[in-house]
Amino acid sequence: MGAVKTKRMPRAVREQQMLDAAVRTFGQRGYMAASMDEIAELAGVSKPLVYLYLNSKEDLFTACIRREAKALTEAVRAGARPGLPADRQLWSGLAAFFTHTARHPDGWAVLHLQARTHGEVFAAEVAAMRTEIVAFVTQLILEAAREAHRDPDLPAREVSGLAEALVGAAESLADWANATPGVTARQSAATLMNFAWAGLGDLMEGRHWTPPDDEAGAGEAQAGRTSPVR
Amino acid sequence: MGAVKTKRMPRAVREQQMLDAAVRTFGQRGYMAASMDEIAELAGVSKPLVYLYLNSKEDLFTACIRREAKALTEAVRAGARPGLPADRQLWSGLAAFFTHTARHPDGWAVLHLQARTHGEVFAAEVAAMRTEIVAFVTQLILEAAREAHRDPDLPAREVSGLAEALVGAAESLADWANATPGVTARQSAATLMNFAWAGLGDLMEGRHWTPPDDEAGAGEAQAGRTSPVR
Amino acid sequence: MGAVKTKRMPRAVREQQMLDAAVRTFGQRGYMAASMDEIAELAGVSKPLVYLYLNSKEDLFTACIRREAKALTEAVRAGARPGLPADRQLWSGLAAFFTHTARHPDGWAVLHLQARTHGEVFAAEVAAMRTEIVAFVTQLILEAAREAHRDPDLPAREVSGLAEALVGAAESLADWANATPGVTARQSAATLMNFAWAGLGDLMEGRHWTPPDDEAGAGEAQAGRTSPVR
Amino acid sequence: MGAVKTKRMPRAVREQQMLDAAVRTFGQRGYMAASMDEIAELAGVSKPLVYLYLNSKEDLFTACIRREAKALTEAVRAGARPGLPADRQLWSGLAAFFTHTARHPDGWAVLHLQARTHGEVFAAEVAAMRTEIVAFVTQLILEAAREAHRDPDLPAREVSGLAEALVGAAESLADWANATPGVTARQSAATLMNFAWAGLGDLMEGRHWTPPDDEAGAGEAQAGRTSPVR
DNA sequence: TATGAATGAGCATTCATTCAT
DNA sequence: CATGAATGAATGCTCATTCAT
Repeated sequence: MGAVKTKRMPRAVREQQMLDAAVRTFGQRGYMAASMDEIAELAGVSKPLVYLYLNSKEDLFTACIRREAKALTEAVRAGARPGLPADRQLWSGLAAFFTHTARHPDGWAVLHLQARTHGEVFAAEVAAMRTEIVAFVTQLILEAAREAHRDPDLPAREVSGLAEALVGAAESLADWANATPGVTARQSAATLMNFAWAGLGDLMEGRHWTPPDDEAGAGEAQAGRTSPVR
Repeated sequence: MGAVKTKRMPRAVREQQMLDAAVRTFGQRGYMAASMDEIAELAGVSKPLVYLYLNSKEDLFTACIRREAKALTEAVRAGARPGLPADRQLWSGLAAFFTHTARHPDGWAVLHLQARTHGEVFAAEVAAMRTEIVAFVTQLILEAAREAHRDPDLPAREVSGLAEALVGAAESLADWANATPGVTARQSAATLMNFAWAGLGDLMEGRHWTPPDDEAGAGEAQAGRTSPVR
Repeated sequence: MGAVKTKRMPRAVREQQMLDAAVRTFGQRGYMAASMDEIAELAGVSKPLVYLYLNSKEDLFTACIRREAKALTEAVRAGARPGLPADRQLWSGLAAFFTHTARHPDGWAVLHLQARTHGEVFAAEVAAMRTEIVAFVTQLILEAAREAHRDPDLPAREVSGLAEALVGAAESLADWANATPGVTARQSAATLMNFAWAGLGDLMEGRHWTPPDDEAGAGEAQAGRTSPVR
Repeated sequence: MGAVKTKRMPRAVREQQMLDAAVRTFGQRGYMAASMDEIAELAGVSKPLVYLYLNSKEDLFTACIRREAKALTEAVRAGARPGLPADRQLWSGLAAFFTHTARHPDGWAVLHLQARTHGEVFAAEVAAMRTEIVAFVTQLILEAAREAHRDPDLPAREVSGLAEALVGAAESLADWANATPGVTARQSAATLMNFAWAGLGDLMEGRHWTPPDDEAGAGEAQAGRTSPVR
């Protein structure tokens, strides 16, 4: 039993308890496998009350996504203290991100795993949050370049791609960190900063890498497939 | 209707048809939302036959995961031709990866989205594949460093972290590419190689980035949460 | 919102508001589909108050039936002014009936459709009213016959049957008039009086119709029925 | 338990059993109060089978309406043997009608009570049947007039009205007969024929009845109503 | 007098799974 | 080899009804 079964509390409080229970259940069981019964019981209330306050499973899930998305973005923004140099902001923002995802694994699962696998509506909700974060990171990168007296007008497209890759890597790392015991948020952040700053290039001689233009490349080994792939 | 309803075919063939139908259905609907009815119909067989050959929904899903995992790893290994220099191998391996995920979006969805969201058993199955790929990439990175005459005995832990980050970024990019029309596998591979080789470091002056040892860090703004996070 | 939400009104008034809302809701949605929530909202009060005043959904429905039955019988009795000759009384009674059912379609629906379809208890309530009206009509018929100097001691059973048929026809016509826009109460009453006075007999030569005593008659074509009918 | 629980029967048979059970349950409990559970049990099958064959409660109800409507119209048409004089046809048609409604009270309840009280869709289904019957009766009346050498081109509108009234009266009488034990179908038919042929006019002197043009008429005694009637 | 908070019980519907043929 | 027939067990959702204030 999750919350102590206290009777008669104001609606706002009960609603948060329900969202807590829902995030946890959705995060662990998945959207479909989570039953409203289980959520209600975990919240310490009866099912009709859940419906009275949150309307439907879909609405409940959406409410979870919104709450968790807001919490995550706020955590990241709060982590990246505006006063610092941009690279430090990036670092602390990432640290805050990993800290948050580690502290709220279910919330993170809801956002990163569940919301993306159960319908466009939910996916869109998360996509909005992601876009916001990518924009934020892009800005930080540009600022950092400026502070480093590097050419500020380098292709914006390029920078966006890097930001996209960085965020993607961060998300993957968050999953991996949550699945691997003993990895701290600072470690994750450091790994990612290292990768982003120096990358593999540092291990090699050349600074740049350019794709060869050869290629026929993608011969496919069709393991046992009998019908056209799609 | 997926496959043409032909009677009396050898078991192996029928089984592949079922797996085709299953991968497609699981990939598009999700594990739970996919019904055995739909899969059977898409495969052009009766439901009992699906059970006769594949036992249960769980087993069917596992079979899907295994087949798709095998196909993906083989595609990557086949892409990275052993004769080439390691960095070229990495490049072509990545290209093969993106090609494969683009050609088999449902298979990729099964592996990357569905299998990880519906129980430890399935997740473990995919984790095994991932571990294998990470190991492969790690090896390639080490080799590349050696070929570049760089210190080969740099901390193995570090290299693993980089490989992990690289693979994570690749996965994210594959999702993103599948969701964004007009992005080719080569483009994805190039973006990632660029990121990995030059990264942001190129935009800044300093080659390395080292975490500050300060702290204060991770203060959490607990937005409305009422119960302990877990 | 039906009634304006005014606070603190005497019980009797509140009760009537509730009954108004209930009749309307029951009439439109049907007994079962009508929810106490909807009724309470339409009445502009909270649900517990409805229960405080009317006890239960059943009691509320019964109260509706009683009020509407009383209103209808009173309307009919008031319509048939006692001073007039009996046929004129019959006519004006019918006119009053059709006027009332047209002005209170929900009340009529409650009485004629809903009350009869949801349990013996409610049906009995309406049956009582019907009996009263049939008796009233029987009396009028007898009186009319007397006034016409016709044999007053014709079989009472017979007259009852005619009254029954007359009332039944009136009920059907009320339904039909409510469902057909543009039909006035006077028209309905005229149609019925014509039917009752002249009927089809007028179209034929013979005044009387007597059933043949032959017959094996009712052979049943049991279309697809498999079990005994009851 | 309704049908003997025999396993494994062909679909068509099972479907009829289900319809039998459904008509009975709908007729007795009403559309909304009837539960699919009860119907399934009465049919001697499990609920999923009912859904497999009949799709939904709505579809099941519609199927009931259609089957019973067809059975009723066929019974009436079969009762009115085409060879006889029209008045005899009318008589025997009515007798068949009352016989059928008496033998299938639940089917009649479904058609006359339930279908008309639960949504336009169902009501429309029944309205179609009614229209057909009214047309049939209209035709019989015209034919009877012709056979009686009476003016055949009397206002068609008038005749339609009479047919409408006749059918309405028949419906009411069927209800009444079903609710009153000991009333035979022949009695009901005779009562109605008498009413239709001779009517009240026979009890009075005048053959015709014409409405007075007076008025004052529709004064309403508003018993306790507080809000505008609609 | 009046209500916000809360629930037990039930209902339509679906699904993975299994026989009997 | 292959399937039509059938079901146990949930699941999302609603509703009449009641406390505690």
